[in-house]
Amino acid sequence: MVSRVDDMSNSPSGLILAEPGASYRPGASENQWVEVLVDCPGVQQDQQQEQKLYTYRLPSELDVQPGDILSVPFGAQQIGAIAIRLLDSPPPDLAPTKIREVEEVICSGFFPTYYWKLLEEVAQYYCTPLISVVRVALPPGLLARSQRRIRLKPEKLPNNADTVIHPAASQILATLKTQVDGDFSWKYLQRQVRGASWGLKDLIKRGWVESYLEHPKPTRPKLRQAVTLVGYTFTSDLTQRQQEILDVLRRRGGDLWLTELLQTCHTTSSTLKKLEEKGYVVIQEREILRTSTEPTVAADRPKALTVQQAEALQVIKSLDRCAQVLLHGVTGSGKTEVYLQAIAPILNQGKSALVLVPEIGLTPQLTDRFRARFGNKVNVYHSALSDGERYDTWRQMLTGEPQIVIGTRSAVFAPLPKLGLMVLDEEHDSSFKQDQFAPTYHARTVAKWRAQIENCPLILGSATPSLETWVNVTQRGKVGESLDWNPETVNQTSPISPSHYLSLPERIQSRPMPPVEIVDMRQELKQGNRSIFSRSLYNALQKLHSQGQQGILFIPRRGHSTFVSCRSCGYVVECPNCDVSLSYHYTHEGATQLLRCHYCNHTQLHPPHCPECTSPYLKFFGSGTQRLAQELTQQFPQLRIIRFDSDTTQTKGAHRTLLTKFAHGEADLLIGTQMLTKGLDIAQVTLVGVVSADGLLNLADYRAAERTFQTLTQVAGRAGRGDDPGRVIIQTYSPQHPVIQAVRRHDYETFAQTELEQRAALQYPPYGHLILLRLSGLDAADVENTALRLAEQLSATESDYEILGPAPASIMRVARRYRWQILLKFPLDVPVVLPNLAQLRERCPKDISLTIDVNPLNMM
DNA sequence: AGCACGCCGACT
DNA sequence: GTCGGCGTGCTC
Repeated sequence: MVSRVDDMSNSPSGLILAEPGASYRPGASENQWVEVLVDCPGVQQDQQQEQKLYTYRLPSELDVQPGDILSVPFGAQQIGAIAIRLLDSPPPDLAPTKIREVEEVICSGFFPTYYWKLLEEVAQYYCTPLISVVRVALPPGLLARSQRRIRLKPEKLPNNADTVIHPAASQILATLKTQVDGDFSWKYLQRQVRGASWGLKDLIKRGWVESYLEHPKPTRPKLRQAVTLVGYTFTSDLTQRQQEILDVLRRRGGDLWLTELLQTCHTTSSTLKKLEEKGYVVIQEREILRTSTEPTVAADRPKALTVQQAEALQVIKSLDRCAQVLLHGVTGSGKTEVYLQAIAPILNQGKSALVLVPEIGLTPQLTDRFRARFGNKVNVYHSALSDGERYDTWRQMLTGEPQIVIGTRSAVFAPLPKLGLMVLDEEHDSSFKQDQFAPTYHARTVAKWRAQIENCPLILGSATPSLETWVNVTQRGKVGESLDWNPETVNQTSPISPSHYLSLPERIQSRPMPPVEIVDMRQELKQGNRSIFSRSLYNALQKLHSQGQQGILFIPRRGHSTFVSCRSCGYVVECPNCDVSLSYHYTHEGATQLLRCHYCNHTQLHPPHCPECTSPYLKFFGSGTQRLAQELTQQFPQLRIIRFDSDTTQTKGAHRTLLTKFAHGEADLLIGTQMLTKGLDIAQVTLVGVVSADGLLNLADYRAAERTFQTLTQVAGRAGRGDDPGRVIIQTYSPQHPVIQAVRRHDYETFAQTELEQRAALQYPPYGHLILLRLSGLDAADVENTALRLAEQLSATESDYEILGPAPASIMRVARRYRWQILLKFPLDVPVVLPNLAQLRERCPKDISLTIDVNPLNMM
């Protein structure tokens, strides 16, 4: 621990980071003002779509550079802000009295110029305010704001308080009393109590409660006092006690935490202060890192490579500037080993590497392999970390120490100063795209820009590459170079980065790809088999246990797969807030039966009778993981089953626990949803069963075929990774479907070719760009009318795009909001420019939200 | 986001 | 007539 800290002991903050040549001392009379970008949602763009900047005065004791994160007064509150540029005179059109002072510098000295370029590019391309991009790039809690809080004043409270006041007020009092300190955020109270503002006013007037603004407390470094031995020649001015302490300190390496030293020597801090005064030790605050404690893994050495791995590695190692590499390796071909060996020399050059993985792909298996190879040079960055852990990991990156950061989508913004290599593993995975909130960025697209800006190679790895990447790397001549590259901002000095296609067509140790058996469920039914298991799968499951092997059962879960319906009248229990049926959640025998909405999390009791016809025959249907698990226990009581889905993996570390159990052979069968398709490498798995492939195929989305191929191929790839050969059984009602056939033959190229022809014919990506405008609001007619009006306006402007819609979203109502969408389709050769964005927003009423998704993956 | 200012409906 | 709702707009 101490050595880790030593790395950062150069300055009190532990960080020395600045652009070369950047001055840290502003001139005495200049730069007394600073223009900042404030973190405030209401402050959008002005007419030119530029971000509005606010001017603040700099107190003389503050040292501020562009890019610093500040805290500034804004209206009645304190909010986070980013310094954009320094001014040596205040803006003439601004009354000097209006200018207020910067309160504090939260974090200084990072954000090199190239980093800003990246953020600006993202903001521009995804039609979103720069500050929203800054927000995803920073660890949470850095841009803090003040908060209105309400505190009970118990000493002022009469005994009969409840009897004399309004119900809202007494409800507030009751809530406040539930906590010992009687202190709540105002926002929380407003959500809890109806008519809260009314009640609060009364309570304040009576003096029973007070309302105050809590100062923002941004995440900060955790500091600890350390004692370091400095004088080695002991002279006679030391008492015996002091001498003893110095001896202990020296024996322990000359550097100890203050608390530790106090404990070991049973001394006091004043004694140590004396030693400091005499010049024998130095006591200073040092940053300690709140990094999560992962189990240590046994170190390993680089593995011998197959010929193909070695060839791929050779090419990657030869790259020293911006380049795009598609590492197309079948499942089990050893892509990870190539990453590991490609990264090793990067670290030796004193540079860092960034490894991006899908959200749920961040299973412990991959990080463990990196840790085994690179030890504590590996840092993990994702949203499951606590704010403190994320902040410290982020700060750790700024030191410039050569390291590997493994992270999910947002880690593409990891502030590694000397980036030597980026890897995007499972690059086809849709969790690299953010689609709920702005910026609706795709980490792969951002990674490409970053590779260009920082002039470093980018490896895209997958067994089932996205068609975008496939076309980009293998057919560049045909479709032009503009694909996915932002033509506005592409680096002029290296306009086209070279791309390489590297293929690993075979599994390591020449293990065969598992044979894929397609079972026609129509035939099963014809022959009288009504079970969810075909005879083939049934037999395979039977054998599984008798041969002591392990298997995986996969259900492509689609939202309403376990709906509750009345067998007498057909009534289906639906969510009161959304246009979907509620799902039945089985927890354990005898538990309260609950129904839950997958979209808004509305939860209610399972009604005993049908609300329509009072029939008691209200049963649940469908084949979710729960249903499958029950079915299995009935038919195969001897099989030990682990459910691996969003229900069972919610708690921290559940992924690891369940997978470890399975890997140790404590279960025979792992059953689950999409989660099973990613980065799961368990050698003993010999059987993979897909209960039904049809839910995937029949989605009304132009990407349905691509997603089906990827999912099925990935899950099939879990079989036969060890010494025992594997087999895959896919049950479907459409066995002749070209996608199913391509999966059976492990034939990516035919699939890609067929699918690309269709995309080209319709100018869908990768042969075109899409922009999806999503509208939502509480009033059905308002949303519809706004959508119609906006579409009309869009078609009236002269432009290159085609307008599809407006149409209601496939699930029109979610969380009480009605949703409509307009899709704009751009041909490849025109720049993707959304005209009059500001006008669009203007025409959109305030109570209707408009989000713009550039190149959406999820159309629902 | 919060807060102030300002316009309409239920009261002394 | 006023008190006080919350609808619109501003915050350097």
